[in-house]
Amino acid sequence: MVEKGNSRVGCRNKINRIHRRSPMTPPHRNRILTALGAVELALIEPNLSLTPYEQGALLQEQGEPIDRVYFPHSGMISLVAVMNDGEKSIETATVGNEGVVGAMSGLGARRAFNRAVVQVAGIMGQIQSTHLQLAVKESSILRDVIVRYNEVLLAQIQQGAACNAFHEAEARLARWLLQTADRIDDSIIPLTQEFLAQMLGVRRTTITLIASELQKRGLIRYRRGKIEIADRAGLERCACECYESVRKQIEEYFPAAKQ
Amino acid sequence: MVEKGNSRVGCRNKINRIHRRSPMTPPHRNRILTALGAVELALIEPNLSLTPYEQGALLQEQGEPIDRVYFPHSGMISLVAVMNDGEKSIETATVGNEGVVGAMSGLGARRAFNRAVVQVAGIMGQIQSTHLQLAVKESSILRDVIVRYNEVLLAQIQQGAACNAFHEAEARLARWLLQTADRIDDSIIPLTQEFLAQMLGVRRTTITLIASELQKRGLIRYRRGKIEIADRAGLERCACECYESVRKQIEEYFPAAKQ
DNA sequence: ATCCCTATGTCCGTTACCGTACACATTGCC
DNA sequence: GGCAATGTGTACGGTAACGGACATAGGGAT
Repeated sequence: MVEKGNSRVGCRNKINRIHRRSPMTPPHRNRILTALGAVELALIEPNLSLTPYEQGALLQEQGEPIDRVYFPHSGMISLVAVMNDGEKSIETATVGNEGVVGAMSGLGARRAFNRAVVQVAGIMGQIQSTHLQLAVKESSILRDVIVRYNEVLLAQIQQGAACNAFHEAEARLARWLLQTADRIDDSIIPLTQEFLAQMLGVRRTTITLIASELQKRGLIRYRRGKIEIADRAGLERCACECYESVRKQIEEYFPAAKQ
Repeated sequence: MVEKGNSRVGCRNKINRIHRRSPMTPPHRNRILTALGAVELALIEPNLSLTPYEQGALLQEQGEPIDRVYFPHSGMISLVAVMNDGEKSIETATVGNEGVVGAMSGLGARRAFNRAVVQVAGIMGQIQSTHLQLAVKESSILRDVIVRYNEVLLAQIQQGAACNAFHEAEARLARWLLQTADRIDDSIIPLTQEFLAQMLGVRRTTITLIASELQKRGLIRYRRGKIEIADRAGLERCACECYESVRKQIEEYFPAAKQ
Protein backbone atom coordinates (compact mmCIF):
# COMPACT_ATOMS: atom_id res chain seq x y z
CA MET A 1 0.00 0.00 0.00
CA VAL A 2 1.16 3.48 -0.75
CA GLU A 3 1.41 5.62 2.34
CA LYS A 4 1.99 9.20 3.22
CA GLY A 5 5.67 10.03 3.05
CA ASN A 6 7.54 9.96 6.33
CA SER A 7 11.15 10.04 5.29
CA ARG A 8 12.42 13.13 7.06
CA VAL A 9 15.71 13.97 5.45
CA GLY A 10 17.10 11.87 2.63
CA CYS A 11 15.44 13.62 -0.25
CA ARG A 12 16.69 17.05 0.76
CA ASN A 13 20.12 15.92 -0.37
CA LYS A 14 18.75 14.78 -3.70
CA ILE A 15 17.13 18.14 -4.30
CA ASN A 16 20.33 19.93 -3.41
CA ARG A 17 22.20 17.70 -5.75
CA ILE A 18 19.88 18.61 -8.57
CA HIS A 19 20.25 22.28 -7.77
CA ARG A 20 23.97 22.02 -7.86
CA ARG A 21 23.78 20.67 -11.35
CA SER A 22 22.37 23.88 -12.74
CA PRO A 23 22.42 26.66 -10.20
CA MET A 24 21.16 29.44 -12.47
CA THR A 25 18.00 28.05 -14.03
CA PRO A 26 15.34 25.73 -12.68
CA PRO A 27 16.60 22.13 -13.00
CA HIS A 28 13.79 21.21 -15.36
CA ARG A 29 11.02 23.21 -16.92
CA ASN A 30 7.56 21.79 -16.90
CA ARG A 31 6.50 21.26 -20.49
CA ILE A 32 2.92 22.25 -19.92
CA LEU A 33 4.05 25.59 -18.58
CA THR A 34 6.55 26.08 -21.38
CA ALA A 35 3.77 25.36 -23.86
CA LEU A 36 2.04 28.48 -22.59
CA GLY A 37 2.81 31.90 -23.97
CA ALA A 38 4.08 34.77 -21.85
CA VAL A 39 0.56 36.16 -21.46
CA GLU A 40 -0.86 32.93 -20.06
CA LEU A 41 2.12 32.37 -17.83
CA ALA A 42 1.65 35.84 -16.42
CA LEU A 43 -1.92 34.90 -15.51
CA ILE A 44 -0.96 32.00 -13.31
CA GLU A 45 2.59 32.68 -12.23
CA PRO A 46 1.67 35.07 -9.41
CA ASN A 47 -0.16 32.19 -7.71
CA LEU A 48 2.23 29.46 -8.70
CA SER A 49 4.62 28.45 -5.95
CA LEU A 50 7.65 26.20 -6.31
CA THR A 51 7.69 23.47 -3.68
CA PRO A 52 9.90 20.44 -3.21
CA TYR A 53 8.12 17.18 -2.40
CA GLU A 54 9.66 14.08 -1.03
CA GLN A 55 9.10 10.50 -2.01
CA GLY A 56 5.80 9.17 -0.74
CA ALA A 57 4.03 12.51 -0.46
CA LEU A 58 0.31 12.19 -1.11
CA LEU A 59 -0.80 15.00 -3.39
CA GLN A 60 -4.34 13.91 -4.07
CA GLU A 61 -6.64 11.25 -2.70
CA GLN A 62 -9.08 9.31 -4.83
CA GLY A 63 -12.60 10.65 -4.55
CA GLU A 64 -11.70 13.80 -2.64
CA PRO A 65 -12.15 17.31 -3.98
CA ILE A 66 -9.23 18.65 -5.98
CA ASP A 67 -7.91 21.82 -4.42
CA ARG A 68 -4.47 22.07 -5.94
CA VAL A 69 -2.84 21.52 -9.27
CA TYR A 70 0.76 20.35 -9.60
CA PHE A 71 3.20 20.99 -12.44
CA PRO A 72 6.30 18.85 -11.85
CA HIS A 73 9.60 20.45 -12.81
CA SER A 74 11.46 17.37 -11.68
CA GLY A 75 10.61 14.11 -9.99
CA MET A 76 7.77 11.78 -10.83
CA ILE A 77 4.19 11.36 -9.69
CA SER A 78 2.14 8.18 -9.96
CA LEU A 79 -1.57 8.25 -10.53
CA VAL A 80 -2.94 5.26 -8.72
CA ALA A 81 -6.29 3.50 -8.74
CA VAL A 82 -7.24 2.19 -5.33
CA MET A 83 -9.62 -0.74 -5.11
CA ASN A 84 -12.62 -0.48 -2.83
CA ASP A 85 -11.19 -2.81 -0.23
CA GLY A 86 -8.33 -0.33 0.12
CA GLU A 87 -5.88 -3.22 -0.06
CA LYS A 88 -4.82 -3.39 -3.64
CA SER A 89 -3.84 -0.54 -5.87
CA ILE A 90 -2.27 -0.14 -9.26
CA GLU A 91 -0.71 2.66 -11.19
CA THR A 92 -2.72 3.95 -14.11
CA ALA A 93 -0.48 6.76 -15.27
CA THR A 94 2.78 8.51 -14.47
CA VAL A 95 3.36 12.23 -14.59
CA GLY A 96 6.70 13.94 -14.83
CA ASN A 97 7.77 17.30 -16.18
CA GLU A 98 5.79 16.58 -19.34
CA GLY A 99 2.51 16.70 -17.46
CA VAL A 100 0.32 18.06 -14.73
CA VAL A 101 -1.80 16.60 -11.95
CA GLY A 102 -5.36 17.78 -11.40
CA ALA A 103 -5.44 20.19 -14.31
CA MET A 104 -9.04 19.42 -15.22
CA SER A 105 -10.09 21.05 -11.98
CA GLY A 106 -9.20 24.26 -13.76
CA LEU A 107 -12.10 23.58 -16.09
CA GLY A 108 -14.42 22.71 -13.25
CA ALA A 109 -13.73 19.05 -12.48
CA ARG A 110 -14.65 18.41 -8.87
CA ARG A 111 -13.18 15.24 -7.53
CA ALA A 112 -9.96 13.39 -8.05
CA PHE A 113 -10.60 10.15 -9.89
CA ASN A 114 -7.40 8.73 -8.53
CA ARG A 115 -4.71 8.99 -5.93
CA ALA A 116 -1.57 10.95 -6.77
CA VAL A 117 1.66 9.98 -5.03
CA VAL A 118 5.13 11.37 -5.42
CA GLN A 119 7.27 8.40 -6.43
CA VAL A 120 10.49 10.23 -7.07
CA ALA A 121 11.19 13.38 -5.11
CA GLY A 122 11.23 16.62 -7.05
CA ILE A 123 10.12 20.19 -7.34
CA MET A 124 6.54 20.97 -8.28
CA GLY A 125 4.95 24.17 -9.35
CA GLN A 126 1.66 24.29 -7.51
CA ILE A 127 -1.40 26.46 -7.70
CA GLN A 128 -4.85 26.48 -6.14
CA SER A 129 -7.59 25.13 -8.38
CA THR A 130 -9.60 28.27 -7.80
CA HIS A 131 -6.75 30.42 -9.02
CA LEU A 132 -6.30 28.26 -12.08
CA GLN A 133 -10.02 28.52 -12.78
CA LEU A 134 -9.83 32.29 -12.78
CA ALA A 135 -6.90 32.19 -15.17
CA VAL A 136 -8.74 29.80 -17.48
CA LYS A 137 -11.61 32.26 -17.67
CA GLU A 138 -9.18 34.83 -19.08
CA SER A 139 -7.33 32.64 -21.53
CA SER A 140 -8.65 30.19 -24.08
CA ILE A 141 -5.09 29.12 -24.82
CA LEU A 142 -4.68 27.97 -21.26
CA ARG A 143 -7.94 26.08 -21.52
CA ASP A 144 -6.82 24.43 -24.74
CA VAL A 145 -3.56 23.29 -23.22
CA ILE A 146 -5.45 21.67 -20.36
CA VAL A 147 -7.81 19.92 -22.75
CA ARG A 148 -4.84 18.79 -24.79
CA TYR A 149 -3.14 17.29 -21.78
CA ASN A 150 -6.37 15.59 -20.85
CA GLU A 151 -6.20 13.81 -24.19
CA VAL A 152 -2.71 12.60 -23.45
CA LEU A 153 -3.72 11.40 -20.02
CA LEU A 154 -6.77 9.55 -21.27
CA ALA A 155 -4.72 7.84 -23.94
CA GLN A 156 -2.11 6.86 -21.40
CA ILE A 157 -4.61 5.40 -18.96
CA GLN A 158 -6.35 3.52 -21.71
CA GLN A 159 -3.13 2.12 -23.09
CA GLY A 160 -2.32 0.97 -19.58
CA ALA A 161 -5.66 -0.78 -19.30
CA ALA A 162 -5.00 -2.72 -22.49
CA CYS A 163 -1.43 -3.37 -21.40
CA ASN A 164 -2.57 -4.90 -18.13
CA ALA A 165 -4.85 -7.22 -20.01
CA PHE A 166 -2.51 -8.36 -22.77
CA HIS A 167 1.12 -8.03 -21.85
CA GLU A 168 3.06 -10.09 -19.45
CA ALA A 169 4.82 -8.79 -16.42
CA GLU A 170 8.29 -8.73 -17.97
CA ALA A 171 7.26 -6.45 -20.82
CA ARG A 172 5.33 -4.24 -18.45
CA LEU A 173 8.24 -3.93 -16.07
CA ALA A 174 10.55 -3.00 -18.91
CA ARG A 175 8.05 -0.43 -20.09
CA TRP A 176 7.68 1.02 -16.64
CA LEU A 177 11.42 1.39 -16.13
CA LEU A 178 11.90 3.14 -19.45
CA GLN A 179 8.97 5.42 -18.88
CA THR A 180 10.12 6.38 -15.44
CA ALA A 181 13.67 6.97 -16.57
CA ASP A 182 12.29 9.35 -19.19
CA ARG A 183 10.24 11.20 -16.61
CA ILE A 184 13.04 11.76 -14.17
CA ASP A 185 15.67 12.12 -16.86
CA ASP A 186 18.03 9.72 -15.17
CA SER A 187 18.87 6.09 -15.87
CA ILE A 188 18.95 5.26 -12.16
CA ILE A 189 15.53 4.78 -10.64
CA PRO A 190 15.48 5.01 -6.85
CA LEU A 191 12.70 2.53 -6.05
CA THR A 192 12.44 -0.87 -4.40
CA GLN A 193 11.04 -4.01 -5.94
CA GLU A 194 8.19 -3.78 -3.48
CA PHE A 195 7.16 -0.47 -5.00
CA LEU A 196 7.45 -1.74 -8.54
CA ALA A 197 5.23 -4.65 -7.62
CA GLN A 198 2.55 -2.28 -6.38
CA MET A 199 2.81 -0.17 -9.51
CA LEU A 200 2.42 -3.14 -11.81
CA GLY A 201 -0.12 -4.91 -9.64
CA VAL A 202 1.90 -8.10 -9.30
CA ARG A 203 3.60 -9.93 -6.41
CA ARG A 204 6.90 -8.69 -5.18
CA THR A 205 8.50 -12.08 -5.78
CA THR A 206 7.43 -11.92 -9.38
CA ILE A 207 9.41 -8.70 -9.73
CA THR A 208 12.43 -10.31 -8.10
CA LEU A 209 12.26 -13.14 -10.58
CA ILE A 210 11.90 -10.93 -13.61
CA ALA A 211 14.42 -8.35 -12.46
CA SER A 212 17.13 -10.93 -11.84
CA GLU A 213 16.40 -12.38 -15.25
CA LEU A 214 16.76 -8.94 -16.87
CA GLN A 215 19.97 -8.39 -14.95
CA LYS A 216 21.33 -11.72 -16.13
CA ARG A 217 20.69 -10.56 -19.66
CA GLY A 218 22.60 -7.35 -18.96
CA LEU A 219 19.64 -5.05 -19.54
CA ILE A 220 19.50 -3.64 -16.03
CA ARG A 221 21.62 -3.55 -12.89
CA TYR A 222 20.26 -3.14 -9.45
CA ARG A 223 21.07 -2.96 -5.80
CA ARG A 224 19.01 -2.15 -2.72
CA GLY A 225 16.35 0.28 -3.77
CA LYS A 226 18.05 1.40 -6.96
CA ILE A 227 17.52 0.12 -10.45
CA GLU A 228 19.75 1.19 -13.27
CA ILE A 229 19.05 0.83 -16.95
CA ALA A 230 22.24 -0.68 -18.35
CA ASP A 231 21.21 -1.37 -21.93
CA ARG A 232 18.48 0.98 -23.01
CA ALA A 233 18.06 -0.36 -26.52
CA GLY A 234 17.87 -3.90 -25.22
CA LEU A 235 15.28 -2.99 -22.65
CA GLU A 236 13.22 -1.23 -25.28
CA ARG A 237 13.17 -4.40 -27.35
CA CYS A 238 11.96 -6.19 -24.27
CA ALA A 239 9.20 -3.69 -23.47
CA CYS A 240 5.82 -3.77 -25.10
CA GLU A 241 4.65 -1.42 -27.82
CA CYS A 242 2.83 0.60 -25.20
CA TYR A 243 6.01 2.39 -24.25
CA GLU A 244 6.68 3.81 -27.68
CA SER A 245 3.06 4.50 -28.28
CA VAL A 246 2.63 6.68 -25.20
CA ARG A 247 6.02 8.32 -25.60
CA LYS A 248 5.27 9.33 -29.13
CA GLN A 249 1.97 10.91 -28.25
CA ILE A 250 3.51 12.94 -25.47
CA GLU A 251 6.33 14.06 -27.74
CA GLU A 252 3.80 15.11 -30.34
CA TYR A 253 1.49 16.96 -27.98
CA PHE A 254 4.08 18.47 -25.67
CA PRO A 255 7.54 18.28 -27.21
CA ALA A 256 10.57 18.55 -24.96
CA ALA A 257 12.30 21.90 -25.16
CA LYS A 258 15.39 21.80 -27.37
CA GLN A 259 18.66 22.95 -25.92
CA MET B 1 -11.40 -8.05 -34.32
CA VAL B 2 -14.16 -5.51 -34.39
CA GLU B 3 -15.18 -4.64 -37.90
CA LYS B 4 -17.34 -2.16 -39.67
CA GLY B 5 -20.98 -3.26 -39.51
CA ASN B 6 -22.15 -5.22 -42.46
CA SER B 7 -25.43 -6.65 -41.23
CA ARG B 8 -27.84 -5.37 -43.82
CA VAL B 9 -31.25 -5.78 -42.28
CA GLY B 10 -31.65 -7.44 -38.93
CA CYS B 11 -31.36 -4.46 -36.68
CA ARG B 12 -34.09 -2.52 -38.43
CA ASN B 13 -36.57 -4.84 -36.72
CA LYS B 14 -35.05 -4.17 -33.37
CA ILE B 15 -35.39 -0.44 -33.76
CA ASN B 16 -38.98 -0.82 -34.84
CA ARG B 17 -39.64 -2.95 -31.82
CA ILE B 18 -38.31 -0.27 -29.54
CA HIS B 19 -40.39 2.34 -31.26
CA ARG B 20 -43.50 0.28 -30.86
CA ARG B 21 -42.93 0.21 -27.12
CA SER B 22 -43.49 3.94 -26.76
CA PRO B 23 -44.77 5.54 -29.91
CA MET B 24 -45.27 9.06 -28.57
CA THR B 25 -41.95 9.94 -26.93
CA PRO B 26 -38.40 9.00 -27.77
CA PRO B 27 -37.77 5.50 -26.41
CA HIS B 28 -35.04 6.75 -24.06
CA ARG B 29 -33.76 10.17 -23.28
CA ASN B 30 -30.07 10.71 -23.19
CA ARG B 31 -29.11 11.71 -19.65
CA ILE B 32 -26.47 14.18 -20.69
CA LEU B 33 -29.01 16.04 -22.76
CA THR B 34 -31.61 15.93 -20.00
CA ALA B 35 -29.02 17.33 -17.62
CA LEU B 36 -28.99 20.46 -19.74
CA GLY B 37 -31.46 23.28 -19.21
CA ALA B 38 -33.82 24.50 -21.90
CA VAL B 39 -31.44 27.30 -22.88
CA GLU B 40 -28.52 24.98 -23.52
CA LEU B 41 -30.65 22.45 -25.32
CA ALA B 42 -31.87 25.19 -27.60
CA LEU B 43 -28.25 25.96 -28.47
CA ILE B 44 -27.50 22.51 -29.80
CA GLU B 45 -30.83 21.03 -30.79
CA PRO B 46 -31.02 22.77 -34.17
CA ASN B 47 -27.90 20.85 -35.20
CA LEU B 48 -28.68 17.63 -33.40
CA SER B 49 -30.06 14.92 -35.63
CA LEU B 50 -31.57 11.63 -34.51
CA THR B 51 -30.07 8.68 -36.34
CA PRO B 52 -30.44 4.93 -35.89
CA TYR B 53 -27.23 2.91 -35.96
CA GLU B 54 -26.91 -0.79 -36.39
CA GLN B 55 -24.72 -3.23 -34.58
CA GLY B 56 -21.11 -3.01 -35.67
CA ALA B 57 -21.22 0.57 -36.91
CA LEU B 58 -17.89 2.32 -36.46
CA LEU B 59 -18.48 5.78 -35.05
CA GLN B 60 -14.93 6.81 -34.36
CA GLU B 61 -11.52 5.39 -35.17
CA GLN B 62 -8.59 5.53 -32.79
CA GLY B 63 -6.20 8.33 -33.63
CA GLU B 64 -8.43 10.01 -36.21
CA PRO B 65 -9.86 13.48 -35.84
CA ILE B 66 -13.20 13.67 -34.05
CA ASP B 67 -15.80 15.24 -36.29
CA ARG B 68 -19.02 14.13 -34.63
CA VAL B 69 -20.39 13.71 -31.17
CA TYR B 70 -22.94 11.03 -30.32
CA PHE B 71 -25.56 11.08 -27.59
CA PRO B 72 -27.14 7.61 -27.40
CA HIS B 73 -30.85 7.54 -26.65
CA SER B 74 -30.86 3.77 -26.83
CA GLY B 75 -28.38 1.05 -27.68
CA MET B 76 -24.83 0.76 -26.47
CA ILE B 77 -21.44 1.88 -27.71
CA SER B 78 -18.11 0.33 -26.77
CA LEU B 79 -14.97 2.38 -26.49
CA VAL B 80 -12.19 0.11 -27.58
CA ALA B 81 -8.43 0.33 -27.34
CA VAL B 82 -6.70 -1.17 -30.35
CA MET B 83 -3.18 -2.46 -29.99
CA ASN B 84 -0.54 -1.35 -32.48
CA ASP B 85 -0.44 -4.66 -34.29
CA GLY B 86 -4.14 -4.12 -35.05
CA GLU B 87 -4.80 -7.70 -33.97
CA LYS B 88 -5.91 -7.44 -30.40
CA SER B 89 -8.34 -4.99 -28.93
CA ILE B 90 -10.12 -4.56 -25.66
CA GLU B 91 -12.99 -2.52 -24.39
CA THR B 92 -12.10 0.30 -22.04
CA ALA B 93 -15.52 1.81 -21.48
CA THR B 94 -19.14 1.44 -22.46
CA VAL B 95 -21.49 4.28 -23.26
CA GLY B 96 -25.27 4.09 -23.23
CA ASN B 97 -27.94 6.70 -22.72
CA GLU B 98 -26.10 7.89 -19.61
CA GLY B 99 -23.19 9.14 -21.67
CA VAL B 100 -21.79 10.65 -24.81
CA VAL B 101 -19.02 9.79 -27.26
CA GLY B 102 -16.50 12.40 -28.32
CA ALA B 103 -17.82 15.19 -26.14
CA MET B 104 -14.39 16.56 -25.32
CA SER B 105 -14.06 17.61 -28.94
CA GLY B 106 -16.57 20.29 -27.97
CA LEU B 107 -13.85 21.74 -25.75
CA GLY B 108 -11.23 21.46 -28.45
CA ALA B 109 -9.96 17.88 -28.21
CA ARG B 110 -8.60 16.89 -31.59
CA ARG B 111 -8.19 13.20 -31.99
CA ALA B 112 -10.10 10.19 -30.78
CA PHE B 113 -8.06 8.30 -28.24
CA ASN B 114 -10.02 5.16 -28.97
CA ARG B 115 -12.30 3.37 -31.36
CA ALA B 116 -16.05 3.67 -30.82
CA VAL B 117 -18.24 0.81 -32.03
CA VAL B 118 -21.98 0.34 -31.76
CA GLN B 119 -22.42 -2.93 -29.89
CA VAL B 120 -26.16 -2.85 -29.52
CA ALA B 121 -28.19 -1.08 -32.17
CA GLY B 122 -29.96 2.07 -31.12
CA ILE B 123 -30.80 5.66 -31.82
CA MET B 124 -28.15 8.34 -31.35
CA GLY B 125 -28.46 12.05 -31.23
CA GLN B 126 -25.52 13.33 -33.26
CA ILE B 127 -23.97 16.70 -33.85
CA GLN B 128 -20.88 18.03 -35.60
CA SER B 129 -18.00 18.83 -33.27
CA THR B 130 -17.78 22.30 -34.77
CA HIS B 131 -21.41 22.99 -33.94
CA LEU B 132 -20.92 21.73 -30.42
CA GLN B 133 -17.88 23.97 -30.06
CA LEU B 134 -19.92 27.01 -31.00
CA ALA B 135 -22.58 26.08 -28.46
CA VAL B 136 -19.95 25.59 -25.77
CA LYS B 137 -18.71 29.10 -26.38
CA GLU B 138 -22.17 30.40 -25.54
CA SER B 139 -22.86 28.30 -22.47
CA SER B 140 -20.68 27.58 -19.49
CA ILE B 141 -23.28 25.10 -18.25
CA LEU B 142 -22.82 23.03 -21.37
CA ARG B 143 -19.09 23.15 -20.87
CA ASP B 144 -19.46 22.05 -17.27
CA VAL B 145 -21.60 19.09 -18.22
CA ILE B 146 -18.98 17.95 -20.69
CA VAL B 147 -16.24 18.28 -18.11
CA ARG B 148 -18.39 16.39 -15.65
CA TYR B 149 -18.89 13.52 -18.05
CA ASN B 150 -15.19 13.49 -18.74
CA GLU B 151 -14.69 12.78 -15.05
CA VAL B 152 -17.06 9.85 -15.23
CA LEU B 153 -15.35 8.47 -18.29
CA LEU B 154 -11.88 8.80 -16.82
CA ALA B 155 -12.99 7.02 -13.68
CA GLN B 156 -14.59 4.27 -15.69
CA ILE B 157 -11.53 3.68 -17.86
CA GLN B 158 -9.29 3.70 -14.85
CA GLN B 159 -11.46 1.26 -12.93
CA GLY B 160 -11.34 -0.97 -15.97
CA ALA B 161 -7.57 -0.84 -16.01
CA ALA B 162 -7.41 -1.97 -12.41
CA CYS B 163 -10.09 -4.56 -13.04
CA ASN B 164 -8.12 -6.11 -15.89
CA ALA B 165 -5.12 -6.42 -13.64
CA PHE B 166 -6.80 -7.82 -10.52
CA HIS B 167 -10.03 -9.58 -11.24
CA GLU B 168 -10.54 -12.88 -12.91
CA ALA B 169 -12.49 -13.43 -16.04
CA GLU B 170 -15.63 -14.70 -14.30
CA ALA B 171 -16.07 -11.57 -12.22
CA ARG B 172 -15.32 -9.39 -15.20
CA LEU B 173 -17.83 -11.19 -17.38
CA ALA B 174 -20.49 -10.83 -14.70
CA ARG B 175 -19.69 -7.17 -14.41
CA TRP B 176 -19.84 -6.66 -18.12
CA LEU B 177 -23.22 -8.32 -18.46
CA LEU B 178 -24.74 -6.26 -15.67
CA GLN B 179 -23.29 -3.07 -16.99
CA THR B 180 -24.51 -3.71 -20.49
CA ALA B 181 -27.97 -4.68 -19.31
CA ASP B 182 -28.12 -1.37 -17.49
CA ARG B 183 -27.07 0.53 -20.58
CA ILE B 184 -29.62 -1.00 -22.90
CA ASP B 185 -32.26 -1.32 -20.21
CA ASP B 186 -32.99 -4.92 -21.07
CA SER B 187 -31.99 -8.18 -19.40
CA ILE B 188 -31.38 -9.86 -22.75
CA ILE B 189 -28.07 -8.97 -24.35
CA PRO B 190 -27.86 -9.73 -28.06
CA LEU B 191 -24.19 -10.62 -28.40
CA THR B 192 -22.16 -13.72 -29.10
CA GLN B 193 -19.49 -15.23 -26.92
CA GLU B 194 -16.96 -14.30 -29.55
CA PHE B 195 -17.82 -10.64 -29.01
CA LEU B 196 -17.70 -10.91 -25.25
CA ALA B 197 -14.27 -12.47 -25.56
CA GLN B 198 -13.05 -9.49 -27.54
CA MET B 199 -14.53 -7.06 -25.04
CA LEU B 200 -12.89 -8.74 -22.09
CA GLY B 201 -9.65 -9.48 -23.90
CA VAL B 202 -9.80 -13.24 -23.26
CA ARG B 203 -10.14 -16.34 -25.45
CA ARG B 204 -13.52 -17.28 -26.74
CA THR B 205 -13.30 -20.72 -25.18
CA THR B 206 -12.68 -19.11 -21.83
CA ILE B 207 -16.02 -17.33 -22.19
CA THR B 208 -17.73 -20.60 -23.12
CA LEU B 209 -16.36 -22.22 -20.02
CA ILE B 210 -17.35 -19.43 -17.69
CA ALA B 211 -20.73 -18.83 -19.29
CA SER B 212 -21.74 -22.47 -19.04
CA GLU B 213 -20.63 -22.43 -15.43
CA LEU B 214 -22.76 -19.35 -14.73
CA GLN B 215 -25.68 -20.99 -16.48
CA LYS B 216 -25.29 -24.11 -14.40
CA ARG B 217 -25.57 -21.93 -11.34
CA GLY B 218 -28.76 -20.39 -12.69
CA LEU B 219 -27.39 -16.86 -12.94
CA ILE B 220 -27.72 -16.52 -16.70
CA ARG B 221 -29.39 -18.31 -19.58
CA TYR B 222 -28.18 -18.18 -23.12
CA ARG B 223 -28.75 -19.40 -26.61
CA ARG B 224 -27.15 -18.50 -29.92
CA GLY B 225 -26.11 -14.90 -29.75
CA LYS B 226 -28.32 -13.97 -26.84
CA ILE B 227 -27.48 -13.86 -23.18
CA GLU B 228 -30.14 -13.35 -20.57
CA ILE B 229 -29.60 -12.36 -16.98
CA ALA B 230 -31.70 -14.83 -15.03
CA ASP B 231 -30.72 -13.98 -11.47
CA ARG B 232 -29.62 -10.40 -11.23
CA ALA B 233 -28.83 -10.40 -7.53
CA GLY B 234 -26.83 -13.58 -7.88
CA LEU B 235 -24.85 -12.20 -10.78
CA GLU B 236 -24.12 -9.05 -8.82
CA ARG B 237 -22.65 -11.13 -6.04
CA CYS B 238 -20.49 -12.81 -8.63
CA ALA B 239 -19.30 -9.57 -10.23
CA CYS B 240 -16.44 -7.53 -8.89
CA GLU B 241 -16.77 -4.33 -6.92
CA CYS B 242 -16.02 -2.40 -10.10
CA TYR B 243 -19.60 -2.74 -11.26
CA GLU B 244 -21.11 -1.01 -8.28
CA SER B 245 -18.37 1.50 -8.10
CA VAL B 246 -18.86 2.74 -11.65
CA ARG B 247 -22.65 2.51 -11.46
CA LYS B 248 -22.73 4.65 -8.36
CA GLN B 249 -20.60 7.36 -9.83
CA ILE B 250 -22.74 7.58 -12.93
CA GLU B 251 -25.89 7.69 -10.83
CA GLU B 252 -24.40 10.48 -8.78
CA TYR B 253 -23.16 12.56 -11.68
CA PHE B 254 -26.00 11.94 -14.12
CA PRO B 255 -28.99 10.46 -12.32
CA ALA B 256 -31.61 8.59 -14.34
CA ALA B 257 -34.78 10.58 -14.86
CA LYS B 258 -37.55 9.48 -12.52
CA GLN B 259 -40.85 8.48 -13.99
C1' DA C 1 -36.13 -30.77 -45.90
C1' DT C 2 -31.57 -29.74 -46.77
C1' DC C 3 -27.43 -27.26 -46.62
C1' DC C 4 -24.16 -24.27 -44.81
C1' DC C 5 -22.54 -20.94 -41.90
C1' DT C 6 -21.93 -19.42 -37.52
C1' DA C 7 -22.02 -20.20 -32.61
C1' DT C 8 -21.00 -23.10 -28.92
C1' DG C 9 -18.74 -27.18 -26.56
C1' DT C 10 -14.73 -30.05 -25.27
C1' DC C 11 -10.03 -31.63 -24.85
C1' DC C 12 -5.09 -31.24 -23.61
C1' DG C 13 -0.58 -29.80 -22.85
C1' DT C 14 1.66 -25.47 -21.45
C1' DT C 15 2.74 -21.37 -18.88
C1' DA C 16 2.67 -17.18 -16.14
C1' DC C 17 1.58 -15.83 -12.05
C1' DC C 18 -0.45 -16.47 -7.39
C1' DG C 19 -0.01 -17.39 -2.31
C1' DT C 20 2.63 -18.39 1.23
C1' DA C 21 6.66 -19.33 3.78
C1' DC C 22 11.18 -18.67 4.98
C1' DA C 23 16.19 -17.70 4.46
C1' DC C 24 19.72 -14.49 3.46
C1' DA C 25 21.85 -9.79 2.56
C1' DT C 26 22.32 -4.87 3.23
C1' DT C 27 21.80 -0.65 5.55
C1' DG C 28 21.16 2.51 9.26
C1' DC C 29 21.03 3.01 14.24
C1' DC C 30 22.33 2.54 19.17
C1' DG D 1 30.10 -4.16 16.82
C1' DG D 2 25.68 -5.85 17.28
C1' DC D 3 20.74 -5.26 16.45
C1' DA D 4 16.65 -4.34 14.04
C1' DA D 5 14.49 -2.98 9.94
C1' DT D 6 14.20 -3.27 5.35
C1' DG D 7 15.19 -5.25 0.91
C1' DT D 8 16.09 -9.33 -1.96
C1' DG D 9 16.36 -14.49 -3.18
C1' DT D 10 14.28 -19.03 -3.47
C1' DA D 11 11.18 -22.81 -3.27
C1' DC D 12 6.83 -25.19 -4.24
C1' DG D 13 2.15 -26.48 -4.84
C1' DG D 14 -1.92 -24.56 -7.01
C1' DT D 15 -4.66 -22.61 -10.78
C1' DA D 16 -6.50 -19.44 -14.24
C1' DA D 17 -6.06 -18.73 -18.66
C1' DC D 18 -3.48 -19.54 -23.09
C1' DG D 19 -3.07 -21.66 -27.70
C1' DG D 20 -4.56 -24.54 -30.86
C1' DA D 21 -7.38 -28.32 -32.72
C1' DC D 22 -11.51 -30.39 -33.50
C1' DA D 23 -16.40 -31.79 -32.60
C1' DT D 24 -21.32 -30.66 -32.28
C1' DA D 25 -25.51 -27.87 -32.72
C1' DG D 26 -28.79 -23.93 -34.07
C1' DG D 27 -31.01 -21.46 -37.45
C1' DG D 28 -31.49 -18.87 -41.64
C1' DA D 29 -31.41 -19.35 -46.69
C1' DT D 30 -32.62 -22.06 -50.70
